Amino acid sequence: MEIPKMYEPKSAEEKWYAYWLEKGYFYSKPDHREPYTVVIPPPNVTGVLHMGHMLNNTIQDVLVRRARMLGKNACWVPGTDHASIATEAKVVQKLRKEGIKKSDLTREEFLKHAFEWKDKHGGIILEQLKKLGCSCDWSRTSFTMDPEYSESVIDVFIDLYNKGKIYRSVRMVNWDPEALTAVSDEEVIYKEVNSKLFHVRYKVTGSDDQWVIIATTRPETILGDTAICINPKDERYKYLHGKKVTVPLANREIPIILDEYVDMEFGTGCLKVTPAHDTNDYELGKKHNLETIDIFNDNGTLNSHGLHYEGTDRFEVRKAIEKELHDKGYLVKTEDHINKVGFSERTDAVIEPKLSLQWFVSMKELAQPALDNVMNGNINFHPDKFKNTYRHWMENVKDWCISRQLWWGHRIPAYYYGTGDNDFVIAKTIEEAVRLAAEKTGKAITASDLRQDEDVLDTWFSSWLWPISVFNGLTQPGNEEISYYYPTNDLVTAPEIMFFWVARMIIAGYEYMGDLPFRNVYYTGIVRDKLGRKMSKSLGNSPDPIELIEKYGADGVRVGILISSPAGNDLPFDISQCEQGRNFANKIWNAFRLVSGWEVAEFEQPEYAQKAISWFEAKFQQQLAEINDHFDKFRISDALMATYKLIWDDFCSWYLEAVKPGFEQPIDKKTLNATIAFFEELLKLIQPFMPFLSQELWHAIHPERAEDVIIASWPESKPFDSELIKNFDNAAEVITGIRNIRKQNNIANKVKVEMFAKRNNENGSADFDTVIIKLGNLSKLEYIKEKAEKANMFLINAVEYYIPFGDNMDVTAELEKLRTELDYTKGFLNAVQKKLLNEKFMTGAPEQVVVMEKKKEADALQKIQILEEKINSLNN
RNA sequence: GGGGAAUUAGCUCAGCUGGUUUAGAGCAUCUGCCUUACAAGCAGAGGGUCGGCGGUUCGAAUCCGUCAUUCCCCA
Repeated sequence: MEIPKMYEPKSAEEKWYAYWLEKGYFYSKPDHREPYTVVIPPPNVTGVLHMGHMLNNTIQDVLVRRARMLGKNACWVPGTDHASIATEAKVVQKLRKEGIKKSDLTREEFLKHAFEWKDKHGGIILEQLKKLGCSCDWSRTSFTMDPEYSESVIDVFIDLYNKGKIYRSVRMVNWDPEALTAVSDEEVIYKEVNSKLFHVRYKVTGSDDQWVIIATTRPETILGDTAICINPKDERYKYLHGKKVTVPLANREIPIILDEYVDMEFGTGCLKVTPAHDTNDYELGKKHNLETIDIFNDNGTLNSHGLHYEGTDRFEVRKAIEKELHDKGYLVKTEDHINKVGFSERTDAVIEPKLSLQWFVSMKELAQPALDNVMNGNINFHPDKFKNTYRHWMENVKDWCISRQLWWGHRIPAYYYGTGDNDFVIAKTIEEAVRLAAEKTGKAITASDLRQDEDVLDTWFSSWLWPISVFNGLTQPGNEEISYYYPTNDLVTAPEIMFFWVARMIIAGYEYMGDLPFRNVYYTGIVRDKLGRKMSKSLGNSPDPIELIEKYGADGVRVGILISSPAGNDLPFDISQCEQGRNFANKIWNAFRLVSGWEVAEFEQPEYAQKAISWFEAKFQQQLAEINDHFDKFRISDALMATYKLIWDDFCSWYLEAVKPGFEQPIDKKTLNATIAFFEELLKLIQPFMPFLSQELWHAIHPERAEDVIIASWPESKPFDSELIKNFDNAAEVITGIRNIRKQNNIANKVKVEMFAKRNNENGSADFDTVIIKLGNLSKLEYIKEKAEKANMFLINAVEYYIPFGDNMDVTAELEKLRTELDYTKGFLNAVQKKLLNEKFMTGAPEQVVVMEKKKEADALQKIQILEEKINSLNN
């Protein structure tokens, strides 16, 4: 059968993925083997695959596939999270297109729509992961709003409340006026924007014409001002101490307070204080017992405190109030100013700091074990440097606002029976709430007297339970699965969610399992484009992963994305890397074409083949040790590169060329078998990176074989002869020397040449001479005692190699080459001798180092002598 | 403003606790080859005063200081 010249990934991918599923290779259940567990960082249920997911999931698949071959019970749990804000926004948008307003729906009706949307459009991303070849156990696909998962979220809320770790409080939160919800600090993106600094004057009470000028970027908040603050050290304003001023337009009198918080350099050095609308001002307000005037409605329009601006949007008001202040003589000047403004990650609305009653988790105590166990190395971060960032955050951890003013999510199990701040009970069911409320109040209470909290929990309040709840570890404590799979092994994720998610999973792990959730956290970098910009949908600079797969094959893309992706460093992605991956796949494919085309005949194994086999055995072992070491240290791209070079350079360029029979010549059986065995071992090594190609070739080698490469045993490490490798390297240098001389003198590769060698010490090994003869295409290799005349020379490890030249040798070029080498060697000798003449070196350096330097000197001297002799002979 | 990390070939990175060469790899570049597995290939070559300056040391890409630049996190 004719094998095509190019590897065609598409058909292989469809065929083999379906085959793996059918064989149940990804399926895991607890057994006697050691478990290897990975939980996927659940992508947003609304999400589609982007380059970041590609990187992240390729790494996970590589780890999982290798673990499977190492004989572990590999379990990779896939799933999605419900992404409150993003999903609700999507559903609201979809309904709006259909002419339905959210406000016209009941909560139940809305959720029905949302679940319909989720069933129809959610989880596209999981299907896309299959195209990439991900070996997830799909029977375990989890969703953070699955019934049992949801139960565990509510249980945890109740438990933490009962432990006093959850409280309700008025706090300054990041308010998204578009989504009408609080968002977490982590969901606010600060961007630099061009704005204006407005200088506004406030009249000092009791003066005729004395004014205080403040500078603000938000003049509309003047209506909420409750103080002016100056630095007590500020000499310019000493005369204001104890005075009051009148707020323009509002005509309210407010005090001038003193606080060192004020930066004397910024603006005018006078700060207007609006405790309801600025986090820092809020703190000042608390400290100085200021009044708090909230001037905004939830949707960002002004309320009755906004006077005649009531009902107008905050940005409209900013324009209008500028004019009014100007017209009434309060606006002194405006200047251009660049400041950072927070935007909602989800809706891109400008975040409004807002005081509101929210639910919080008190973090300090919960965080302690999570901090300790990362710092002491029970949980390892790769790369290690992220421990610093982690510690900094955990030591300054703030309480976690977990309520969101949305419907899509886990509804807070708080039931209110009155209007007071404390008139509620926390219960899993309405029945229990009735009972608890009756107990608490001492009154008869029925279900209709109770009103459940309208808000849902932050999505991260469910995903922090992910490594536990995907195994129902909270609802069925101690069940077989959680006991077997937990703690999980490795988590692969992006550093940007270290606090959102990783830290909180660790907290939940210690709080609820009394143990770490995973042993290793591998942080991937950000995928960037050529210009260094983060790849994102909004910039449109990201290639479509599925198109990439179609173009280069899943294996090609996997290799392309991993080949230059060191842990924790950003990945500057370029299509050319996928090309490299595709080319690599093709290289392996063609190596197979070569081997599969060999005819076997009965004859004695040639010596060169036997030597090459013994070398490659050693080389394979040497590289296997290195590859294993890279994997153990989570240096995935190094492991790939080492595998790549082993296959391309060592196996294809050296080994196959060495054993390859002449054109249309047969091969002996021993060599063929050894070669196929090597090929299979290499397919095993590449399987985690290129699962489709390796399966295809593995199958092609032995179509009838029952065991597939995906579950084959990872190659066994054995001791190897490093002397053999050294001698081969030496032979390879000789071959390169021959090729160089051919090239310099335009001697075609197919023309046989003869070569003479003169040894000058005992170093040379003749182990691979037969390989040299074959790959150098020599008619003979003869050892001689004297220098050869009329010959090109090269020098390797003090062995002189001579290839006699015909009449047309370029003596000048040969001399040039020899002189360059001589100069280099002399320079080198000089550096070595400088050390040896340094008395302090001779006395200070360890003996081993001195011995080594002396050997370098001797070698260099000998080399110089040989080169000089040769130059002289050519000159004559 | 506070904290952290980084700076090695055109690009992306190795280089572990200072001493095997006058610093390596992949890609890219250049040269020569359609050599009978592969031009998505083969065989070669060039390219870096290891960000600057100072210090410690017999010896520094490697340790210390300082400056510069970049990035990240927090405010």
